[in-house]
Amino acid sequence: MGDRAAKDALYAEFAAVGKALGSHKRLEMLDLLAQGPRSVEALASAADLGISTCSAHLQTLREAGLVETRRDGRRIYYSLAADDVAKLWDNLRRVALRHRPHTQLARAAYLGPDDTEAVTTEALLQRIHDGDVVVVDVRPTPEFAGGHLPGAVHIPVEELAGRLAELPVDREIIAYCRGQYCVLAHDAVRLLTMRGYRASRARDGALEWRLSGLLAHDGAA
Amino acid sequence: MGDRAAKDALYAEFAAVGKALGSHKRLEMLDLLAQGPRSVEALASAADLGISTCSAHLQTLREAGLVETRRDGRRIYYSLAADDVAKLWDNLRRVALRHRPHTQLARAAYLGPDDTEAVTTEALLQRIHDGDVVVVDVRPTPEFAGGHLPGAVHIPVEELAGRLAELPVDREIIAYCRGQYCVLAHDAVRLLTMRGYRASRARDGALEWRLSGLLAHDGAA
DNA sequence: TGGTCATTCTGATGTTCGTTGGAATGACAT
DNA sequence: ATGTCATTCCAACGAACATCAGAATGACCA
Repeated sequence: MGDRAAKDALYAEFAAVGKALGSHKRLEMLDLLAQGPRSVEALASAADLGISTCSAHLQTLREAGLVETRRDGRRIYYSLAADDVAKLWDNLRRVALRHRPHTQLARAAYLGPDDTEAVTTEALLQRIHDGDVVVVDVRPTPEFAGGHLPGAVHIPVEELAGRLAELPVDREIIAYCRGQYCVLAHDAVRLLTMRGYRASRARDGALEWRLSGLLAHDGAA
Repeated sequence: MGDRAAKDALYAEFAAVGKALGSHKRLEMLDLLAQGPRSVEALASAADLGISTCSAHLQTLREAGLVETRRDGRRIYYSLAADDVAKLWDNLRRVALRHRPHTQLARAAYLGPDDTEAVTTEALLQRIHDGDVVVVDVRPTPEFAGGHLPGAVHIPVEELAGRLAELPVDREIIAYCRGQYCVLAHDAVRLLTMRGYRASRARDGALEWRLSGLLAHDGAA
């Protein structure tokens, strides 16, 4: 014990996890999986990958211990191995954003100008408690079903334009989505503001809240 | 905004950090740097690397935003960019150990059989408060100077055999080192036990305690 | 039992990465 | 200025990786 070969072997084990985090496509898949289980095909189309490439990436993630599989009928569903993987992913993004100026630029380019002030989770909970806001979850239906903020109204972004009547004009609307790096809430707030609603965006989202146990389930997982 | 190219660019930014974590040598260097600044030469010999290879790895880490440089005389000292990098490293190890059986085996092979029960930080603090233990920091001198547990006695492992007289036979001795994956405290406890002392090992170490603000400094950083 | 379909495996190709010795840089000291 | 010394840059090699189309697998279902 204590010898070089054993030390290299141990660190190579840690590096196997690091390597799995070293591809933008794998990270994108990880981020999707943080919202709930997905089939290979669903992941491939969401991440803009060929089926076999996607499968290969999933093998890498599986060997790294980051994801698990479950068979349902003739489909195989991948999901995160545990919440600590989501935490690791969150951690990675935090470090990248904090220490890499390029990352901040890329974030702005993807999410659009940060015109509306984002509402912190602390402030959001306070205002829900005070009852002066309507909270809207703008993610796709299966993700909402997989866990959402108690009391949130569910309107997927694609349906938002057609369901504006469901929202009050006189109260402030706070939209949230997958997390800090998801476009959905940004898009929703832009749309709502344009139509004359008072809307703002939650800074955090499902990923962050799952890690702090703030999400409620709908029965079916 | 919201288009594929921008999304790819953002995730490529995150992946740049992941890639930096995808080499066992870089992780080893990161672990050393978590204990304090080091010159290129020091890192190269500690990690068993050629100078130019080591320098290349350091460039990778620097571009990923994980480390920073400081010039002192004709030497360049590298150090972690911030504590959140150490946290990320800690997180990575936790995930690897939890989800990869191979990693657990490699850990056992490197650290040796886990014969002595490790003392948790909570229990350690309690027993320090009760005053019934002697705490020994067995890391090299510069690392001790860079921060250590208040009240700890400092005896580097290499000097331990020759300085046994400084330790009491009638009280329990608890040794700690860099962290959960460091051999030093394991070695120290084996030596002490063999010589008839009552000794055990702290489960955590400097890395973990730095993250929770438990370390005291010596004046000179 | 044989067909179907989602997924994985197999090569093959272009790209990136790790490692190396030796040359270039650039701060310091005389 | 000139020499010294730590570090970085350079060029080149082999190894590992991402991607893709197509073949193989193997669980489901009629």
